[in-house]
Amino acid sequence: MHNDLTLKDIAKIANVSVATVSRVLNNLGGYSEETRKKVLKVIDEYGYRRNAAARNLKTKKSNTVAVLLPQVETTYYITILNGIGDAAQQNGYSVLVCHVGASGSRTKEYMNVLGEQRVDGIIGCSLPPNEEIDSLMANSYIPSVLVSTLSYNYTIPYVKVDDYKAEYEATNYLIKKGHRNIAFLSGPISDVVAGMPRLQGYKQALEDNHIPFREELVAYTSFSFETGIRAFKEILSRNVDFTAVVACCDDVAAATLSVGYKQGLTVPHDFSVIGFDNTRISEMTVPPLTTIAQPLYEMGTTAFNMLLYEIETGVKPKSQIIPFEIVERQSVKKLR
Amino acid sequence: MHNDLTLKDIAKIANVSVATVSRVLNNLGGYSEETRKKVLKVIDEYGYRRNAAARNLKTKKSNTVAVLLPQVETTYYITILNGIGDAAQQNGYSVLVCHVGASGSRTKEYMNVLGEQRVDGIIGCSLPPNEEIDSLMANSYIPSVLVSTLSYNYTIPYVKVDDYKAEYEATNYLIKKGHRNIAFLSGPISDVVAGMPRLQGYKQALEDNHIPFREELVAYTSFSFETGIRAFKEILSRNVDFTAVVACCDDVAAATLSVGYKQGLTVPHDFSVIGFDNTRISEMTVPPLTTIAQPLYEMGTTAFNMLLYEIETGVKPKSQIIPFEIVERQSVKKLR
DNA sequence: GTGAAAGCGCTAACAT
DNA sequence: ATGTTAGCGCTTTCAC
Repeated sequence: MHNDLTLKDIAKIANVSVATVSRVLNNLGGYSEETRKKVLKVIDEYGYRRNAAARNLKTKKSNTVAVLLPQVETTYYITILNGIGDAAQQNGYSVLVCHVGASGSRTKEYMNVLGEQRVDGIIGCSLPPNEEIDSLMANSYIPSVLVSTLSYNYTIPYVKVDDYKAEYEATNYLIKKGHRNIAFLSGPISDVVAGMPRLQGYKQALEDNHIPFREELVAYTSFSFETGIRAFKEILSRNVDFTAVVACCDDVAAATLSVGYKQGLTVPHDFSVIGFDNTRISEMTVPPLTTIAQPLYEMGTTAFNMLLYEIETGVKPKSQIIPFEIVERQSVKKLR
Repeated sequence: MHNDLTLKDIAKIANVSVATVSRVLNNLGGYSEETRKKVLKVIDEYGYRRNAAARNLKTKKSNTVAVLLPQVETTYYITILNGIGDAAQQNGYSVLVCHVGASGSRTKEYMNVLGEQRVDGIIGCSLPPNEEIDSLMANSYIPSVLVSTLSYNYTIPYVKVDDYKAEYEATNYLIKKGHRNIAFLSGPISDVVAGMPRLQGYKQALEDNHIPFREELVAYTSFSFETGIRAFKEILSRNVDFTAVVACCDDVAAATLSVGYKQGLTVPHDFSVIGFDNTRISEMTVPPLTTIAQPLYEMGTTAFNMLLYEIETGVKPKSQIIPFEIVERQSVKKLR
């Protein structure tokens, strides 16, 4: 058992009042150097841990933020989470993680406990665009921000990359390398944040370069390796010519490598691929993937700082579009 | 603003005492069905969220557990975290994540806040074996368990695989496939949980099969892809013959694929590899990796349940050695 | 079956 | 510079 002295105990031992002990503990001033030393000495000798519950109750602040994560296994989320965690720790906040399920189905249950805990803020991390989740967050009266996703129906501030522009640039990059028959492994079109916009970016890049869009060069995935496999096989089965593929994420790009390999197609010799996200996997494949890099860690710290801003000032932060960049590795070949 | 009525408010509106409201809220019985309905109706109509801080203060329970994670980007940790999170949610617990840094250097700071928060328990997740961290946990008087690691100097219960046996079997598997010149990409020998034991398992398997151990066939990594690259290049540079390599983790196994590729060596044609962990990467490489599967998700749920047992009964749970299995994919060739 | 009241350990307003 | 005190919102013992 921990001894668990209270403020009162310390005060008694040090022969001062609880108010004084509280003052020195919180560096509020209004005490002599002498009493400060005395109090600190007692605490040091007898041991003392402040009681967060009592403090929270009184101050109506929990110094805790929650992060809502879909239950998906990619390094994507840990990198963001690392960023959030570091920023939180620097500012004296704790972070509660809530795995709301791949489709966010457990969000409602979690929102209840977050309400009871009086978390100071909520970060929704790359959640699937979903009217219900958004409304739950928006109506919780708890400061909230979104990372790597956004809400169309509610004004929840977000940090994200411009998905449309990113995929436009990815496609354009391939075109500049001499490719014209470019396949696209898309996310779900129903996904208004990373599905549709990226498809649109791809299409627009084609159009701006006077390359006709061809339906048979696109197939759909749900951003997973498995669905990537299926989608790429589908394209291959259509027997259309292509020299490059733009994939909606790194896992899907990796999938093209796998199915390509089984069919005797090697990258970038037989076709080129560009991924999206720059997750750890993109360095680890053979060949390593050229990809659109999202600054995941910074997105995490930025999200936390935006949230902190709202918590402290009460004013909703502005959303931020954060720059992406193309990191060139070895999955794209220049065509002459 | 949320209206935030208190128990007292509800009591007043419902014309009962706070005690009664508290009773119905906690299903304690001792009230008529009629009053129960009345109270619930008021709550439903006016809205009410219980205040966790007040409750925690009174009950001296936070219904929160903390997970200590090294700051490393592998799907390994998310899978365990998913398991912990699900088990926690099912039992009405929240989970706090603490990124203690790759070497655990931030553990001390975190232990302070966890003490103040009065978390009910702590799960140390695959932390580097480290006397200081262990002593911090053991002396915190907070129920603690370890996942995928253990402590030699303190009796903290753990859930893990038998690393020695697992690597013994991995090596043996290769031998049974006809390999005799087997390289080993080890973790640090200073790592007494996943470094030394795995090396020992490898050695013993060799010995039991009358294959002499050769120093020049082993190189050291710190379980990362990057150090895996370096270590495998080192082995290659020694110009010793080998037909297979056992890697201390999947990331290191993936590294052999990458350097092999650059040197024109393909797997499993030119050499075979077996990984460790069965993380997502093992399915995504070309070829996919044969590996030792740790049941990561179950290890997470088990860890939580062990912790819950100690929280509820006050008795330290027994440590558990959880079974691993070899999952065969395509990185190992049978030699005739 | 229901209520009154005492605290849990702290902060902060007020007094001195 | 320091102390007194009234709560924060809840649970729980004890009366009735």
